[in-house]
This record gives sequence, structure tokens and C-alpha cells, in this order.
Amino acid sequence: MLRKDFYKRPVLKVAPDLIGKYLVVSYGGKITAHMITEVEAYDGEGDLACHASKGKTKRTEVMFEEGGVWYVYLIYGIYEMLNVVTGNKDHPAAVLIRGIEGFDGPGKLTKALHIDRRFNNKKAAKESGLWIEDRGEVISKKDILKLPRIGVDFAGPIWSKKKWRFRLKSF
DNA sequence: ACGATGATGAAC
DNA sequence: TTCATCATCGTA
Repeated sequence: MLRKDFYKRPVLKVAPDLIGKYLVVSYGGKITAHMITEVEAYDGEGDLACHASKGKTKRTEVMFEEGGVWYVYLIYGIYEMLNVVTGNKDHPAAVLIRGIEGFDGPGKLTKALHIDRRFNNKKAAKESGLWIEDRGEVISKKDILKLPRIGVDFAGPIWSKKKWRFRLKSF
């Protein structure tokens, strides 16, 4: 299981490192695991696409925590978004889990794995029933595509053009 | 191309 | 208390 030291690094290092790791969920007495294939990084109050750019609020305060906790919120009134907080305390940053093996899309994977806001502000550890494991998959850096983030045009050209989306080449 | 659907944050 | 906005998806 990935521990706090893994998450307590700059989000732009954590995000590509999550590709090829396994998202593990314990639900109804069963444990299932899927390889992570696509993520996006959101970094700091200066990043206009990051929710924390509006400062610390009731919703975003979890992003100001130390890395290693979940940030789960509702978008468009319908879909739960799964993020894991990274970096040091008081530096708001998180990685959006955008795709896993078998479920391509952040709204679809949360629905498939029964992930919702009850995980918000919970530790990414077995005790919360949702965590991430390294199962020895070897991913070469050249097999990870760097792409612009999706759905963040509202943040303006500077931030929407940053290639902070990481995706496994074969997907 | 567009509507579903509700939490959020800011303005009043 | 009201209003505009939104890290999406399925149907068309």
C-alpha cells in the first residue's frame, strides 16, 4: 500500500507515478483492484483550474491537508469525482483519478466502484476501505502521454493548456 | 449539440 | 435568498 511519503511530494511528480498503480476498494466484504490509466494534476492556489484557487473554503479545505487523503466532490449535480490530496500541509494540490482499467472516465469509475463523498477527507488507507497499491507493474516514462487537462477552459488559456494530464499510451 | 441535476461560492 | 457556474456523460 502506498504510504504518506508517496503522496507528500510535488503533485507533478505524484501524478505520473500513479499511472500503473492499483486502486483498491473494499466493498461488501469483497476486495477489487483496477490499474490506474489516466490522471490529472491540480496544483496550488495559483492554478485557476484548481478548486483551491478561490482560497480555503468548507469544500476545499481538505486540499490544504497533508498528502494522502481523499478529496471527493459532486460535479454537475450527478457525478462523484475522486481525487487524492498531495504535497505538504497548506499547499493545496490534488490528483484527479480520471481513468482505470475497464472504466474510462472519472464519473464512470466512481459509480462502478461505489465511491462517493463518504470518502471525502478520509485517509487513503485500508482502514477507510479505499487505497492504492504498487503491484509491481513497470511503466516506462515514455509510455506515459502528457496532455492538456479536460473541461477546464473556464480557467483561461494559460492554465487550460498546461499538459498536466497523464495517460497510459496503450489506452 | 445538449440536457440532466445539485452543491458551491459570491452577491445582494 | 437568489444566482451563475461547474475537473461529466449518455443520447442524438
